This record gives sequence, C-alpha cells and structure tokens, in this order.
Amino acid sequence: MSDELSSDQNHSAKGPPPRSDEAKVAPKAVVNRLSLYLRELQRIEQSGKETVSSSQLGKLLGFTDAQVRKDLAYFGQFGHPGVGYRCAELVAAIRRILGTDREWVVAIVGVGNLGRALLGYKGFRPQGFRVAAAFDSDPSKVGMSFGGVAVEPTTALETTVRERGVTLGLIATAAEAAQETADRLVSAGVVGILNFAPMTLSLPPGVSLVGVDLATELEQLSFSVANSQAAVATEQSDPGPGVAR
Amino acid sequence: MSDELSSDQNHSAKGPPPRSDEAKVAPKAVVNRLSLYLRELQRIEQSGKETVSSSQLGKLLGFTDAQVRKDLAYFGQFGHPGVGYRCAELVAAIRRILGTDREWVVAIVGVGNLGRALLGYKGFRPQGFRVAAAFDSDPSKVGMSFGGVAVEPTTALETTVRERGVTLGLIATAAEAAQETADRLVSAGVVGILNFAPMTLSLPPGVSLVGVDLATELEQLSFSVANSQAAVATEQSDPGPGVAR
DNA sequence: CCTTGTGAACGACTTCACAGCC
DNA sequence: GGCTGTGAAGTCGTTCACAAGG
Repeated sequence: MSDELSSDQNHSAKGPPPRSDEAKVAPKAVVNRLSLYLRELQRIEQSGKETVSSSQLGKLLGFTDAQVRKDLAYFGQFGHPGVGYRCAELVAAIRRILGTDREWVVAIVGVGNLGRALLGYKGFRPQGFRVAAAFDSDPSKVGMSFGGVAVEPTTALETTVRERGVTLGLIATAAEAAQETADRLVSAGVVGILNFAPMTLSLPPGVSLVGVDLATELEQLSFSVANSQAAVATEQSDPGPGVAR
Repeated sequence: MSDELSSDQNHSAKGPPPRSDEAKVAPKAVVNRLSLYLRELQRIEQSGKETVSSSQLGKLLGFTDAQVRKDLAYFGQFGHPGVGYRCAELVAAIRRILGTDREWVVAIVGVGNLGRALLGYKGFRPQGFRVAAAFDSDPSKVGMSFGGVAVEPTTALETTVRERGVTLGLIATAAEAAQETADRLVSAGVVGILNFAPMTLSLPPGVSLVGVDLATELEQLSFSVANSQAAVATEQSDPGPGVAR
C-alpha cells in the first residue's frame, strides 16, 4: 500500500480555476516541521518572549522565513502583520492541528530495554500522551512497575486496552513479535501505532503508522557523514535545504 | 536542500543547459528508503531467496516498482533484466552506499533510561555500529556497566573519544545539556551526531546531524490519526534542515 | 518601518511508459 | 514471458517577491 490515501480528489480540467475550498491536505513534510515549531515555540514562550516573527523562528531551526509562513498558512491565519506570531496563540493552534490539545492514552508492548526507556520517558506527558499500560510476554517481568506503570501479561492486552481506552500503541518488541502485536492492538481498537521494531508492518486502512528504527537512523547519519552532506536536520522528515555555510 | 556540497556553485543563467556531470547527489528521501530496502533484503536473504524483483520489494514496503528501480539507479546498475536483483549483491551495494560496510565507532552520552536502552540495543552491531564508550555526569552512574560498556565521567569525554577513535556521537542527555555535549563531541573529533534530546542543535559545517524526538514522533502519529491519513509507511525519520553556522 | 499571506516561478521528487535484455 | 533502466511527463513542495496590514 501506498502511504497516502486517495483522499482528496483533484480534477480540475482546465478552464475555470478549480475552486476547491478547504480540503487541501497538508504535506507530510509540513506536519513534521509543525512539531519542530511547537517545540521551539514552547521554549521561546518559557523564556518570556510574547511574539516571534517567521524569520526568527526560521533561523532557530534552519528554515527560511517564507517556509515558516507557508507552513503555518496551510492551516489558517495565525500571524499578525507587523507583529509576528503570538507564541501562546500559535502554540495552542499547533497543538490543535496536531491533535495534541487533548490527551491520548497510549500502551507500550515489549518491556525490554527500549520499552522501559519509553515507560520512564518524561517528555510524553506534557505533550498530551499518557502511558496507561505496558505489556510483556515474559512472566518474570509481569508485575514489575516502571515509570508508575505496572507490566501486564500480553494475554491481557485486548481487555486492558479496551478498558482503559487506549488509542495509540507503541511497539517495542522483538521484530518477530511485532506484526502479531500490531494485529492484536488493532483488533483491540487502537488507531495508531508507533513501531520501534526493525520490521515492516502491514496494517488495515484507517490505522496510522509511524516507524522509528534506531539502526536505520544511524545509517542515515553514516551516509550523511560519508558524503559530507553536512546539513543539519533536526528531526525527521523533510528534505530541506539548507546547508549553511 | 542543499545537498550539494559546497564544491560547486551554481549559477547558470539561462542559455545553455547546465551540464553538471557526475555529481548528482541523491535525494534524501532516496537514502531513507535505501535503509528500508536493506532491512527488507536482509530478511529476504535470510529466508533463502536469492533474488527479488523491484515489484516484490516494493510491495513489501508499500512503494511502486518504478520507485524502487529509480532509487537504486541513482547509485548504479545493480539489477539483472529478466531476473531481478540478487539479494546478496544488492545488500553489499547498499551497505557500501550507506557507508556501513565498515565499522563505525560510536559513543553514547547520557546514561538515563534512554541511554541505557541504546547501550543494550542489539541492533547496532550487525549493521556496522559498535558502541565503544558511554558517559554520564552523574557520579553514581560512573563505573556501572551496561551492554558491556562501562560508564565514564563526562570529564573524560574528549580523551576517551580520541583514544578509541569514536566517530559518531549519540546524545541522550537532558535537553539542557545537549548543546554543550554536542560541542564537546565535535571538538573531540566526532563527525556525526544522532540527537535524542528534544532540542535543536547547531553544529559547525562538516558535522552531520540526525535528530529523533520521541514526543515529536508521537505528534506525527496523532496528526495522522486525527486526519485519518491512514498510510502505511514504515518510514522513520528523516531529515530536516538545519541551521548551521 | 516591520511583518504576514500568497500567487507565481522554480526546482525536486515520483510516476509513466517503453526500449532493451534475459 | 518477466524484468531492469531511463527519458519524458507529471506532481508535489519550496522559494521569490510583492501587495496589504499593523
């Protein structure tokens, strides 16, 4: 399957300007940068500044001012000419766009080194993600608690996920168990999966997937170094230019 | 993106087609997929298959056959018409391209939950990355050992990095310490950094950076779910631009 | 002045479609 | 028959540059 869906139609013949209101789905690269903007804005807000201009924000992240404005403009008009963007306002707007203005209940499957790190990670809560359950098939881990979450046997996955209203699943199992874990999470009602297992998953339409493979990330770095593509990429996705000089 | 290195400047006015030979640097998106192809190929090889066609490989990952062929063609001719690609051959070629046909020596700074997970991660070694050092500023952690690597005080960073020939640094510190850590790694000779701290880093030109922010990844998932952009992409991160200078 | 929002130009990436080879 | 490599066409994303607002 291809990644995008065919969601929106496009078919303007030629003559009249296609006036499609609304519905212009945002490029993935844009959404990626949105997270970066949010992170930076929260830091700026913390420092007491009330507003930022697109060029200031851009400079902090290595983007052009035009890029910043264009990105934000995909979702509405948040700026104030002559002033810039008010941090608090923009932070709220971006969180709304990303869907993190509400709380997402997440479950972690696989309590190995990585699963434990995720259970103990302090950065999720403030961004709207609450880890409410953890599962592992190893009986010796069941009953232990990490980051305030008790480990349950994998057999309890479906019932616990349903009972606690878990909507996102985080897979930190071995590659071999990843697909089955995904299937079970989906059947229990999870609508999005963040996969850390070095394995390609296939999911039914309607379920979102984001994958993070640690070895793969290092490979990207290796290539980058081997080709001296300096550049600075701070996060994921997006091709961006910018080398600096 | 400026994938170009600074080597050549561009400035063709208009007239004659710019004839840049050679030097067509691969799109970053392509390099990203290369890692995915590699992972899949290794699995296929393991299963005993000798060859794969672009359409088979594409189907496994959710890409079109043309995409797979085009991606590989950026780097040379690896296929055999009528046959497909020989797995072993292609695996070797991709590793060479990514630069993982040799061993990279890496160091991890910050031995918190995440740092320990990275130290214990079994997936690095087989892909060409050897973790040779770990540092933490907390004296109570110094001397402990994880994944066979002893934790050293951060004060030893420069000397140890140099002595062991570390070339890549992995930052798993708190956001506040990330920039200073990066600066020290760079000054000790590291040429690439994989940053897990939720913080934008700025590095001198010539040093590569890849960033992974766990909260950010979840935000992408959140957006995806909120917009039902199903998608099955097993990708992981990717680049971002960055500041430099 | 400053800064945003945006059409239009530009360039980057992807898909198509087919010639050539097994 | 099956399959790759690749120009050509098309789509998508970024940069430019400027009108309009505080």
